[in-house]
Amino acid sequence: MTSQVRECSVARTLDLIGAKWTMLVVRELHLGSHRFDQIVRHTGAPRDILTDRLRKLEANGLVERVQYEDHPPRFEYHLTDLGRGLGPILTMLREFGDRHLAGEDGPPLRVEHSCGHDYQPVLTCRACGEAVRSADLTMHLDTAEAS
Amino acid sequence: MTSQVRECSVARTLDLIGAKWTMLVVRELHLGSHRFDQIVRHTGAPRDILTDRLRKLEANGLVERVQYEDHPPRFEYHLTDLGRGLGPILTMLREFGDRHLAGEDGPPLRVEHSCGHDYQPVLTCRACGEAVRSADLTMHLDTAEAS
DNA sequence: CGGAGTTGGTTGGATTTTCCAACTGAGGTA
DNA sequence: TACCTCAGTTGGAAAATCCAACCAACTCCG
Repeated sequence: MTSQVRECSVARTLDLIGAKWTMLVVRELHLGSHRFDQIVRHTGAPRDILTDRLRKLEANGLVERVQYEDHPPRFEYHLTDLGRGLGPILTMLREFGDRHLAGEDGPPLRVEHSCGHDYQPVLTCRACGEAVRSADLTMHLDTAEAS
Repeated sequence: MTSQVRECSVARTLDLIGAKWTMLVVRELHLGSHRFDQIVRHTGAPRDILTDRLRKLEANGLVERVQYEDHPPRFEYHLTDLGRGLGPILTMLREFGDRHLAGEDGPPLRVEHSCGHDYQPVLTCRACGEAVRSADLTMHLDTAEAS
């Protein structure tokens, strides 16, 4: 009996971004903070941990380390195309927080869509185009439900 | 100068679900595993850690502990309405994994929409209804960009 | 009746990770 | 010369995690 543990896409994604601080780093890169000290200040992450997270993000192809100065050599961090693909995850994290955990003075992070309005994300089904309510979804599992 | 750390909705959400194992537990509850031992088997989480995560999810109102047997007293865990609100986050974690980190034999986790097709999520803008590309988004920050 | 199995944990101790403050090095600025 | 910036690195304490074993209360089987 092979271990029963589900090796699904959720788990694989969390292997990349599930560690503490990682998603806050991704948020900062998304927001335009590309320098080590900026990220430290905006996230509060310990410097050594940040080094570790950036190295791992780079090793996994989500982030690029880019030299922006020669003397002394200095580097910035930028999301790759793959890393930008994390945007929707960030979006839904933000959406949940905005809806349920609003701070006193509203969300400090506003996002505007090119249509001119505040961006409030809605999940729709690619096939039918309808907005998706979780009640409309059915899960199909390979592994046996029981045991 | 107050700490510069961004206390945004992303950070607040991660405070609830950012710890290791937590999202896998939420995945299991979503998939219909409600019992302690099932969750252990399907996630691989250490039992003591799982106890901790379930207690915290309960304390934060995302999960309910429900007695399903009197003698001996036995309990199951169910998502609350608030906890079901994490569905879209799970969805986007899965989507990223499906797209970029596919396992050998395809995603073991299929989701079907009530329209009859496999559910492939698309983010749209509530205001204009269009599918959102990340290039169409503009971030507005309260905290100063510099420093 | 005795023994094994199920369920939902708890416990102790080793290991790993995190945290924090201080330090470094290469250069710029006053 | 003295101080500042930036991107880290280092050492050591503190916290979290992991693991295997244990436990309690019950059921089932023979």
